[in-house]
Amino acid sequence: MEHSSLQIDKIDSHIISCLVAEARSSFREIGQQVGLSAPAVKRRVDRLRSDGVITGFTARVDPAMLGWTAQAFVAVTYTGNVPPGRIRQLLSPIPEVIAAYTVSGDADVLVHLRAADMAHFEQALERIRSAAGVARTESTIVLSSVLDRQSVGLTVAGSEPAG
Amino acid sequence: MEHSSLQIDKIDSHIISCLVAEARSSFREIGQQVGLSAPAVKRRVDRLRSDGVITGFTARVDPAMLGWTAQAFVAVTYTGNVPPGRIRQLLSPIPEVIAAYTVSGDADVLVHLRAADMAHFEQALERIRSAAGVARTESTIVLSSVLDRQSVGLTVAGSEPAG
DNA sequence: GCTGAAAGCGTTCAACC
DNA sequence: GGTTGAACGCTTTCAGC
Repeated sequence: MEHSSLQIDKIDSHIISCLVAEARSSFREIGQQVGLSAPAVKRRVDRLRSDGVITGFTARVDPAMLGWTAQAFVAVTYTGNVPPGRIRQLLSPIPEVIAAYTVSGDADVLVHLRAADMAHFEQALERIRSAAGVARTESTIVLSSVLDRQSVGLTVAGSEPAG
Repeated sequence: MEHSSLQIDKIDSHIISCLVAEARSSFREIGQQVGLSAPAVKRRVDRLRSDGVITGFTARVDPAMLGWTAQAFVAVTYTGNVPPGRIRQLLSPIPEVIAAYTVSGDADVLVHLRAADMAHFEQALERIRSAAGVARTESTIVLSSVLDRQSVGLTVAGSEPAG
């Protein structure tokens, strides 16, 4: 895991902020904000993409607007050792799984689920529980989302985040 | 919470998928995929934005590449009743807080944190704990991210998600 | 609500500093 | 690394259906 050995300067960081805030901005528009010409911005963005710093551009969608009103975190405990690759294989086909993390503590994996409603959630939970090797699950139902900025706010560590 | 009383047809859904997958696509390009002209796509995207279905466009960034290698979920329990608005007020100024949810169960709030390293995480945790009314916190350290597709995969509930 | 055309921009690349 | 300039394609608006 030897990441971040790349050199990302202040201008790169500023460009990333612009794109995180508004991914469809033109290069010219970003250039005006960071003090560069459009081709210079494009060249930097191309480099940031090929280096894997920027992994893509996506539309933010309100899940509730699409009918996905339920949300939960499920701590899954497996019997014996289950490698991360196997966990991905088990959870990846389940569309209700938004994210999953291996974690410290009693459980092995923390799964972030989204569903249309509680009935749909129960169905997705059963699908997780039915996999071979699942010892137990503990669900924490989300009542409301208080804050959600995902990667927004991240800058190059050491420059500002400690604020 | 009376959402989703809007009419989102199959073409809207397809356009959303296109934009979630690749937010910088041209309207013309999307039009080719969904069988519409560029102006028709633009009109639909404008409508989806003003209806709040699409909340924005953002760049996906690899936090590890920016030096943010640590990640944790912190369950916070408050003494007495703390309304969601107050929780937002307390957590919003902390840049390490990626997301926060009010939850069922023992704790009141589940906080998703990102930090450069463990020392930085400890510092952010202390900032959360130092707020008035915090009775206790329980941290679950993320060892690795097994899956992360955020909103990717969401469609209109009832059409495909149960798959 | 869609299409088609036209004017104005944005993107992209080569050439150069 | 950066800029400029030109070709090409995209965006956006509006008339027409």
